Amino acid sequence: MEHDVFLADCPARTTLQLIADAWSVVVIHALGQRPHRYAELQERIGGISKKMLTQTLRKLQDNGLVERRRIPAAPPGSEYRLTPLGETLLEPVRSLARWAEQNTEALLAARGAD
Amino acid sequence: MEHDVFLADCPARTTLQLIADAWSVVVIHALGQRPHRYAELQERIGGISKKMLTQTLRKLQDNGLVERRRIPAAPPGSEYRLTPLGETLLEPVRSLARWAEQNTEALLAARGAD
DNA sequence: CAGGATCCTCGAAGATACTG
DNA sequence: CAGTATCTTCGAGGATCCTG
Repeated sequence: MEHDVFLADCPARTTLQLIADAWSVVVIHALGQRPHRYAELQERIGGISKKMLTQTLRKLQDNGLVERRRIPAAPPGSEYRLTPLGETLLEPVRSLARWAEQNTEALLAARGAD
Repeated sequence: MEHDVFLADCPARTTLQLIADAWSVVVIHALGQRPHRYAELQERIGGISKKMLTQTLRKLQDNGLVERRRIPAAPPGSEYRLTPLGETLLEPVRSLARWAEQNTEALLAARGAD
C-alpha cells in the first residue's frame, strides 16, 4: 500500500493536511517544551481564539497526538501533553519552526528584492 | 529582535504561516526532486486546481523560495525550480512528509481506538 | 477555568471561460 | 501550454453568550 503525499486519495495526504497548518505546528511546538494548561497555552500562543485552540487540541487529541488530563487539585483545570506518538512529531515541527525563525530575514529581503 | 513563533505579531509567525499549509509543503516537496513544468506539477500533485497551483507558486516565488524560468524551446512553457533559499526548506519539508508517510497507520489506529 | 453552542461574516477555493 | 479573470459558494473562524 502506497502512502505517497502526492496522491490525492492517499491517507498520507490526509495525515499531512492534519498537521500542516500553522496552529497545529505552534501547539505541538508549545507542548513539546512541557505540558500546558489550557489557559497557559492560550496565553503562550499569541492571537489564537479559544475556539481555534479547542478545535486544534481536539483534532490532535482525536488522532492520538495529544492527551488531556484533568487536574483535580486547586486550581482545577485541564492539562495537555503530547502522547508518545505526538512526540515523534517534534523533530519535523522543530525543524520547521527553526527554519522559520532563522530565515525570516532572508524572506523579507527576497520579498523586497523582487 | 525576537523571532519567536509564539508571538502573534512576530515575522517568524508570518513566515511559518507562509509554508505551513499542505499545498506549499507538497509543492516544495515535488520541486525538491527536480524542476517541474507547470503541467507536470499539476499532474504530479493530485487534486490541485490550476488556481491553487498558480497561487501557491506565486506566493513561494514572491518570497524567494521558487523561481520561474521561461522555456523557449518546443514545446514552450514554464519551468519552476527551488531557489537556494527554497532548498533550505527541503529538510523540514521532507521531515514532515516522511513523518506523514510513516505514521499514517498509527494515526488511523489511534483514531479508531479512542 | 475550560470549554460547548450559536450566529455571522468574509475570504479561500472551485468552476468556468477567456488569452498570449 | 500556462496562465488570468470573474463569479459564486461554502466553510473556517471570530464574537458572543452560556454551562459544568
